[in-house]
Amino acid sequence: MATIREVSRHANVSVATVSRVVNGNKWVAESTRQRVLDAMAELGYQPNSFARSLATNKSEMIGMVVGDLTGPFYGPLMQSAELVIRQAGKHMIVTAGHSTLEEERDAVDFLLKRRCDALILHLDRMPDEEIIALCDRESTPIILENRLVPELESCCIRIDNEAGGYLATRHLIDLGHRKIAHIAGPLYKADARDRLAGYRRALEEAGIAFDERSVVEADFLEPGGAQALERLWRRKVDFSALFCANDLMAIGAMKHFRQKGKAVPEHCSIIGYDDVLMSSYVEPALTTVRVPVDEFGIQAARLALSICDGTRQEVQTCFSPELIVRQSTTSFG
Amino acid sequence: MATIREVSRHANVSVATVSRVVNGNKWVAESTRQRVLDAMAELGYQPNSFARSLATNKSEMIGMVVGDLTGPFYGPLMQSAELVIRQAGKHMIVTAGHSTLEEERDAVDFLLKRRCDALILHLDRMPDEEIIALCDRESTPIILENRLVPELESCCIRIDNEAGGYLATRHLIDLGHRKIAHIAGPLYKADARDRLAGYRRALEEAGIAFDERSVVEADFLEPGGAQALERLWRRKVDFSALFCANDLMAIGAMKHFRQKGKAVPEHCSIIGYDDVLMSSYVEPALTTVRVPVDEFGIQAARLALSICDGTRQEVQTCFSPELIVRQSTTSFG
DNA sequence: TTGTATGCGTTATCAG
DNA sequence: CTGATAACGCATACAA
Repeated sequence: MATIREVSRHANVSVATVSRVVNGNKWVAESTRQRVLDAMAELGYQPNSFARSLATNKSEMIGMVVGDLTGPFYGPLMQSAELVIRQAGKHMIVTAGHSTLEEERDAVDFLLKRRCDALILHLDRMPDEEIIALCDRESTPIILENRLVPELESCCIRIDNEAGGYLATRHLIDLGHRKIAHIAGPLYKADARDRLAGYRRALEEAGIAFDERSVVEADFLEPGGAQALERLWRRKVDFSALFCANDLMAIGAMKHFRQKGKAVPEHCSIIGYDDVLMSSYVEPALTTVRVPVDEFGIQAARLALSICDGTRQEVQTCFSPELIVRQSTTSFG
Repeated sequence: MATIREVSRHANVSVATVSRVVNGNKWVAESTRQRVLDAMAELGYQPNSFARSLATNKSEMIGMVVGDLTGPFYGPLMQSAELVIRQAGKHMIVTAGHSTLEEERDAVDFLLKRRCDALILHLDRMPDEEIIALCDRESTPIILENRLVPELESCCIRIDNEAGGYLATRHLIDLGHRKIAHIAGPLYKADARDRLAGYRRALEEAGIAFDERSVVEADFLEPGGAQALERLWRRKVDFSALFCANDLMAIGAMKHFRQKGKAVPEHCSIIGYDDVLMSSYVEPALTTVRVPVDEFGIQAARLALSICDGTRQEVQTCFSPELIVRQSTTSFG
């Protein structure tokens, strides 16, 4: 692989000049520039990004950690973020935290060591204090995705999950339901806690007593939804509507209902959360709360980019969820 | 950010010694090692990966280009590949080609410039010759994912799509169907061509004449499936079974059938390809051909890794598809 | 077992 | 406009 020095010899100029044409510096005569360009082409010269980054202390890449490299949430998130990063002439480098503290640390470490110009982090397990310490310690700009750390509010791109939980529950209440159960996500995740809080607020506001027994914690996965439903039944709680903290669990619960010969929504209304692709395919199509995932990725990337180049332009940092009414919910009675 | 020199001063040793303990070289006294470790901890030392890579000419990372950062195929592919790469102590860096020649080139370029130790490429648009030239030109080991370039066979991890097309069509024939239409994928993709070839072979083998009019090319997307079906109808081709080159189009076609008041599989049997997650959720659940995506990612990563460290261990390079029979196909008549 | 010196490929700062 | 040359942070051959 040709180096800048070989090019310089080939073109009969100094390395400095070659560097100038590579970087589009205007202080170089057109004739020399052409000569250098030719030499570069002839030798198939590719600048070494390590050397460049070592010298400039910039990597031209934005790091991103997501929970998983797959799935209906993270996929579109990465996709949309990459689009705007690429448009800015930079590149994105993703790594997965797998909802494990250790892996999350490892992922962040990797990106930091790689000297990314900025980091977009979707962290499930890392506690607030650790994140704050991280931001204090490192000079790399950090964006927090889908999470609110009060001390770092201006770096947080998130959705109002409490409002989403409220919206979902309120929809059921508006349909006349009074006995509403909730399958929560894993409560170590802020999303899950916030949605639960929204559920409680809606109930209280409607003068319905909150009952601990009507809430069961599950894992955001489909089989978990069915199991959770089973637990509700075993507890003998009586409910005509069910708010699931995400679509996967809602689908799991719905399937379980039908397996037991009970119709949805006739026997029980079900509402999910996320509006993943599948939700419009299942039968009955799932009523749910839509999260603007694409916008999420776009804004996070914009924010990161703008911090990098100094122009800390304003971006929307808190998104509102939206109710998507389909066939899995119906009025009570 | 502390450098190796600061650490060396802090620990009263030379930079060489610090380098040794960082890299786990055994030729260093336990007491010195401890002193260095302490100094590192105290200064929060993080080796600069650029400098390291510049010196070693290795990046400890494997590059991967996929079509998209999202979706039921690429998601699991990235996921499984990352797992084994990470287990090997390296890291994966992904970039998307978006089925565009320009972006594919750009993606490969980026990874090459980043001096990845090896590349795993899923290229839709780049022609064989260009790939061959690439492999000749670059010294970086390259693995071709989901594609067979005859000249580079030993670097290709792929599935036998021809066999898959045959399997699907054969299933319909075994059910008694004789009039079988096919919605193909975009024929610039080898997958699509191979599946079509399998379809033809199955027909021929069963003594059924191949009819051009029964085949329509579409785009591997859901609306495309419906449109393609519409075209078949307009052509007035008569068929009792339909083989779609992927699940998305099959689902689109199925929905369209039902919209027009025709039942699946009673009126027409439909079989897809890929076995994406959604296929088991739609109604009727889709009969399809499963591609072992996870294995795909795993083996590609293994192959890449083994080439990097010289031990070019044997890995499975050609996978066989598997028929998954569900409710969307039934016997003729 | 430890230290010295050099090279890795660029960028950037000065002089010319 | 162009050329020397000193960083950049680390690995490594060679000395000690």
